[in-house]
Amino acid sequence: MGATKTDNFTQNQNELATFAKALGHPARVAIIEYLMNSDKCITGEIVDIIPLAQATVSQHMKELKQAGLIKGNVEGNAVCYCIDCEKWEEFKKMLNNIFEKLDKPVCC
Amino acid sequence: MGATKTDNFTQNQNELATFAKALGHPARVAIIEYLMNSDKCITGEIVDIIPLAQATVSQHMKELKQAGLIKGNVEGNAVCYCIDCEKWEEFKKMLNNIFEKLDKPVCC
DNA sequence: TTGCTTTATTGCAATATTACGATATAGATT
DNA sequence: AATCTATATCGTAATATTGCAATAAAGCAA
Repeated sequence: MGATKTDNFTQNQNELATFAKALGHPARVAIIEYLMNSDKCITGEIVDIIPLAQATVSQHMKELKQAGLIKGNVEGNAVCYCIDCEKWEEFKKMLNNIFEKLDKPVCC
Repeated sequence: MGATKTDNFTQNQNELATFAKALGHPARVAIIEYLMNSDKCITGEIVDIIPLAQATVSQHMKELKQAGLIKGNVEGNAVCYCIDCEKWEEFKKMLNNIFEKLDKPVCC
């Protein structure tokens, strides 16, 4: 097939998978790291930072935006991209629910 | 193309992306949740839990194993799968490095 | 208006992923 | 040995992802 059977899973599982999938590419990790480290919103600098063609970077931005991990405000000529902190808090919470279990003594 | 250009990114970025990608499917999220919640290693129960064909589940297990998130020990007839805690700690650390930045005041 | 800059979109090719039935393999059971 | 049980693998089909060049769109500057 090729299409994920999302119907069979909980909304939570699907949402966590969506976040994780969006982060599942080194270019997108790099973009997120860059956005997290900058204290201002960033536009075309990302194209200079990521060693991929502009069209490819734009596509990665789109995927991050669709997953909800970043926001993009049009600002005159350019677009101001930034972290969507609320979504990241949600992501963090979901992952912490999983990480919690690691503290249990039984870990084979 | 279709193949990710891993050469262009740091080892850290690639590793985080690999972990995230492995978690980027609801079935694999469900498998991890199940393994995290059980106090014993699990074998074929996963096939009963996940609403997908046995072959498909086996494939997902393989991907989780390849990413390093789970371990599988052959135990007689069956295979005992379990969380690879060390890898998960590594995953957790990498994500916390990113989550840390969320506390900064500037978040547009 | 004409061109420049920035970003998005389109079209395309290569490769990867998802899913399943059928089959293989390997240990357990009778 | 014959059979059952549990997993893995193979083959195949459908769809998704990655990447780029070329082009479009939208605002800015001259």
